[in-house]
Amino acid sequence: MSGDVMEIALRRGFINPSYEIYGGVSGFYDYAPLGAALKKNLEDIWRRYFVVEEGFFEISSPTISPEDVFIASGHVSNFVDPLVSCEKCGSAFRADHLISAALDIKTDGLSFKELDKLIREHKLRCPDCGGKLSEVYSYNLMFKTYIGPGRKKVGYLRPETAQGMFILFPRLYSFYRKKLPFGVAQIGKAYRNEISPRQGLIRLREFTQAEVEIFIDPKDKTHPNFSRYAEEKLRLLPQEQEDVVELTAREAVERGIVKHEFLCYYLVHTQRFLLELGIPYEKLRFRQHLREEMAHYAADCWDAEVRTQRFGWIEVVGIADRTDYDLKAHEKHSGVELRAFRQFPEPIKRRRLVLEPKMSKLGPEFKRLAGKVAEALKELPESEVERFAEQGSVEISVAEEKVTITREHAEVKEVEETITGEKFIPHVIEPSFGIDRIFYCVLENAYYQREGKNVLRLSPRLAPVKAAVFPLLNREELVKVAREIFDEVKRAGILALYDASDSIGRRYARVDEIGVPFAVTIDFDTLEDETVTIRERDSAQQVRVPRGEVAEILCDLIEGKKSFPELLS
RNA sequence: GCGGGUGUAGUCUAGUGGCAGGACCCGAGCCUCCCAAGCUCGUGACCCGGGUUCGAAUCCCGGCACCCGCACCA
Repeated sequence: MSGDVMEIALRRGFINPSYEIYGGVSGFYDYAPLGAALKKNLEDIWRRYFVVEEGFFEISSPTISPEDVFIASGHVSNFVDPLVSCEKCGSAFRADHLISAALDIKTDGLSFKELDKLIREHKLRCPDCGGKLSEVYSYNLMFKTYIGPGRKKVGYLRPETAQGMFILFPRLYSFYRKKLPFGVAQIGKAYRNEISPRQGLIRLREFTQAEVEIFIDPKDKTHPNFSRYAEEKLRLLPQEQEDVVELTAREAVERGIVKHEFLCYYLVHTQRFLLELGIPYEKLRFRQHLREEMAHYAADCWDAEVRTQRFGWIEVVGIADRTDYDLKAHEKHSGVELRAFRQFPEPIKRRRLVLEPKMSKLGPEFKRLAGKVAEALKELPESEVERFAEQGSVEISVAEEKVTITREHAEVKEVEETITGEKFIPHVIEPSFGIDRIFYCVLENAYYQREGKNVLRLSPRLAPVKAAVFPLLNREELVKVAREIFDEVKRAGILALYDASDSIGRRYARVDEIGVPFAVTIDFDTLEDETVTIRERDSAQQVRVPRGEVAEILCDLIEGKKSFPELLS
């Protein structure tokens, strides 16, 4: 029963619907005490994989951006749905889809007014019931706000953390000492004003993303550490295919199923991360996006999907080759160069013809345009320069005006230049994680029942509470020692709970239900020989250890330096 | 956003117009020498707002939330 794990999550303080005392708002959840701790641990494990191990750094950018950012990224225009609803039956439709289906025309790029006009002109009716259709209205999934007083400066809550990293490219490029590839990571909140969020943590209006943007040279999509993962198996569901195929990373790339090593490296890396969280290999697959479902920026995209009992296959990670889409868009919109430099193995020497503008002529004749004319002349392709050399004139357009340039204005010169390299816009590989969804999958997979009792089989690293300290009985002499040990454990940095109420069995059951991996029990032997027992959650087995070493042993167990079976022998 | 269903303690639930009950959980105490034992006592709820009625958890209307289906999820 998968419902049970959500019941525990609610009852034991992992998550709860937000704003309950005011009736609740769908699409928002609080991480309650244990949930917040678990989420933090999950994020820390993510950091191990995608920041520390990869040699990347993490940044944190604002959640509110001026609209320029999302005009450039395409979210202002592409993140909008033109909707119409039927005034009779109430069904809502995408206006553009409805028109293109009914009239068999393309609706790409039409404005809302144009869509509206088409509906009126052709007297389109509701395809369901034939009722009258409302006006076309827009629905943008971004939350809009205003920056500062007044309504002049429009801002949006970011719908993804990615843009914050793209727009930092020049700074990051120099931070990484102008060498590609490099990656930058961010864990943070993102916001989408979903029309109707459902399914609890699976579709939230405010959610946590963990994203990495790796900037690479598009001419080299090999990965330096690919060989390390080449023989790892992946369950792949390629485009237009019904069934999962199991291939090694090497086979997937060699057969061209996954486009290149870089993408494939991150499929494997992502898989290793999800396995560490306790998600079983058989419940994992990578599904390639279909051409038509690919986001407006992506060249290739694979989703890591996890099979859940409650929701079926759900997407938890998207691993996309975003190409140069974003940097290109921001370069165009901002006017700031967002490029890297690629040095040639050997400098190229060559002679070539260039036009040298004569400013003394250009200035008086073209006045304000003169500067732009000169710039255009310098950038004229060599073939054009050659024609100019032959014909003595060329027509160029500057600031939407056509001007004719003759020998008076510019002189053809032959120069020898040494080209040491070239500039280019990097491509971006982006693994993007839905932390809330992964959180759900972790809980669902950790949950099982043992003799009718609930247990969360969370790894020590994930578990929100690492240890519990119990006196066997609620007796003064045991309580005193137990309290001392509890303090020692906490001072060692271990998040622990103390409990002396009810029977020892009940206390074990209580902590099993919230996934506490280890319980230290102080009994009457402790008073004799200064030893205590450590009980491991999953096996329910116990080992006796000197009380002075408890904190240290727990640390080793939690960090995985020692395993419990080792301790037993 | 549309249609259908549901909303009673922390959780699960009984209650179909007449004093809102139970189980588990939780708290205090007793008991208890290792896996949800027992006993005593205790805290705690009708989603919100309006209407009908002498009287509403119950009937009606509106809102909110959740579940299912449709649409949406670049």
